[in-house]
Amino acid sequence: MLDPDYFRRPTLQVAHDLIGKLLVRGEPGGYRWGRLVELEAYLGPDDRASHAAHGVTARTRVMYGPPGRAYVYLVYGLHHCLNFVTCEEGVPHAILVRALDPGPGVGRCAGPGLLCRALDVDLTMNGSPLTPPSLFLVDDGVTPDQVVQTPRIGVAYAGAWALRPWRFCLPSPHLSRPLRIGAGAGSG
DNA sequence: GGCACGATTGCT
DNA sequence: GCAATCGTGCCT
Repeated sequence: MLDPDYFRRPTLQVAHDLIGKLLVRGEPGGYRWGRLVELEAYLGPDDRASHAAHGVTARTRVMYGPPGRAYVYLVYGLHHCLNFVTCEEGVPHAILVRALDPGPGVGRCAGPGLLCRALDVDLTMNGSPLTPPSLFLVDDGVTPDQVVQTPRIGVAYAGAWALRPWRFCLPSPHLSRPLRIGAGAGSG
């Protein structure tokens, strides 16, 4: 399992390193999981695409807390989105989980809303530590061939910040949006 | 108290 | 292309 201190590092480094790790959801019925193939880093408060761009509010309070916790919010009144809080306490950084390669019996996870539906993640998990048994991360030793970075999805309102290549992907048929040839730079 | 809009998704 | 649907942030 990835220790909470794993998240207490520079956010872009954490996002890169998390690609390929397993996200595990534990419930009374058993465990379900998927492999992280698409993540986005949000580096508030300077990052205009971040919810923390307007400082501490009731919603963003979790991002200002200790790293290694879940930040869950509702978008469009319909869908939940799951984030991991990163960096030092007091720095409102977070990593949005956008897609998983689904494990056994797990439904479609190509998109932040679908993923939360597939793993039964909702607002009740906001602020929860990323530790067993409910929600945690595991390194199964499988190293990604490459990590591709592209601009983030759905943040055009953020102006120049929308152009930052802070979406991290492992090439997969389960991405929320396909990678375009020539987009981003491979590494790792 | 009221209003505009959103880190999305699925149907036309 | 667009409706669904409601919490949040910001204004009065």
